[in-house]
Amino acid sequence: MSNTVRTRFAPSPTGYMHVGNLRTALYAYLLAKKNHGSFILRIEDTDQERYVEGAVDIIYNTLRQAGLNWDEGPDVGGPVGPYIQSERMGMFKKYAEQLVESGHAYYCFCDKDRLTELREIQQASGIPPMYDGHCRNLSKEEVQEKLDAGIPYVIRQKCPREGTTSFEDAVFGTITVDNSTLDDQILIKTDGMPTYNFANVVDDHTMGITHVIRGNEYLSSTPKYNLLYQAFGWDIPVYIHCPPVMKDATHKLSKRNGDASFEDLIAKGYLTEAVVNYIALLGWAPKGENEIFTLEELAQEFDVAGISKSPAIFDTQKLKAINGAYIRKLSVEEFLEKALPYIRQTCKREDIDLKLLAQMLQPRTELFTDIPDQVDFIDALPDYDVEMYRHKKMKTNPENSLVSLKELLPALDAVDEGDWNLEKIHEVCFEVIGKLGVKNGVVLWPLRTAISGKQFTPGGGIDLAEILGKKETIARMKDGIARLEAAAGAQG
RNA sequence: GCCUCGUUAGUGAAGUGGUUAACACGCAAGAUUCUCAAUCUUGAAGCACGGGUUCGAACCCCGUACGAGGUACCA
Repeated sequence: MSNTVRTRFAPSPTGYMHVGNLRTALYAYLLAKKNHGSFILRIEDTDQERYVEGAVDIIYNTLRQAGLNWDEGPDVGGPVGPYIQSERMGMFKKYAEQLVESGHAYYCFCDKDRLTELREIQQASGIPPMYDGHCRNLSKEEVQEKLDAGIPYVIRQKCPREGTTSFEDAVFGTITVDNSTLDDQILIKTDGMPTYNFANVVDDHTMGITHVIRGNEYLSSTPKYNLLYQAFGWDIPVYIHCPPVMKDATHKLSKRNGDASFEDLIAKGYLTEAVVNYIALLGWAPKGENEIFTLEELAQEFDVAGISKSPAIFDTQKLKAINGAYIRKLSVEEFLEKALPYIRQTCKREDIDLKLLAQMLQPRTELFTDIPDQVDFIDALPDYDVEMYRHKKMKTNPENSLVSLKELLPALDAVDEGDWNLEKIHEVCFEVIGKLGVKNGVVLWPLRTAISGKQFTPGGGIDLAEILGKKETIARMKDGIARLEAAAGAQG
């Protein structure tokens, strides 16, 4: 008996991991790490009908990618294995029979038809539907008789009928229920397999789990869990029930009709660190005012006292903002490495200064998937309207833009191909600005417009000219002049 | 229906009987800049409702409304 904290994440392999699941795993991981304890992964696959091929790998991959490495689990082993519930099947029935012996459980031979009928009658008369205890007090002889006759049976928990049961939850406080509302739930199914609820209790105990972190959909069955722990004489773990993560005010997040799975978010251009950071904040608040944390920092900061009682709505805007913050923290090299595939989606040109491009892109990127649209003008000048030259704040219009471009063109054309760099272009542009005696924007806005053909660009005219190179810059300026002249001709 | 839980700005939230009710995202305005971003400054916006208890309530109690979860031989 050690006092080390042991937490577990116990998913069912029934599909993808959505962020709500991942958050539960994250909290379990953080709590263990904060206390220098162990984080255990257990696969709960007692329901063969819902088993989805490949789901276990998704669980492994997601947790690993998020950095939630488990200390014990199916693949890494550990002292209290096996860590796959279906491989532990032998033990559960024994425990259930032990409960029958001690009077905390009983054999039930009711078939499904009777139970369905019972439920219908109860519902029709407005009584809460629950098992009526038909087999609750069968004598030993009666039970043996039916057993010998080979009648299928289940084992049910015998809950007290009177009094109340209370338990403590670290998030929700003390919760008390009337025992009369507790159903005699099934522990062992007809097929001899344990139900989730029973397997969970036995597994958590035999694996030495000290803190049970799970969604609050289990809040109302917790009293029955505790009755089980008490019947066995086992220590009750600390319960930490987490509120759900919502898609909107009334709907839980679900990957069915959305995109809430971790892998989708990564595919959409989010950084894993940002996603992990964000979901930590969904339903939990750190003590101080900072909210950007690495996984290690989270493990330090984490405190169950900060877990909220009410559901949290998944907010893509905030996730994006956090993602942007993480992107800005990257070095230019790291940023470029991650951004390059996205740049290459629309910008195939090989002869550009990628580092310079990365520098311009980095503060303007919240999501990597924003990038292709931002750099698509590099390969080919988009078609655009001359009205784009009109900008109130820049004090430009098609007319004075034409003047500026005509003045700038020969000046830039005179620059040696080998001298084509930021400093030089800057120098030439400002000479022209000085010569014309106009505001900077009057020359630079037309330049930017002519060579990008876009309303918004990641960088100003000088930056873009450098990126594009002399040849392309000159060609696009000529194109711009032609467009402006054509428009002027058409008008006058 | 019954049981349990929840409700602080649009969103995430701090707050545990006396505060100008933090902070972050978003929004608006301004500064800055050759656009857009980034950055900095400022602003608008909130205790679900009704009763108590108290000198005093976002905080305690009761009720109402709304919402969620549970009520399976699913997990």
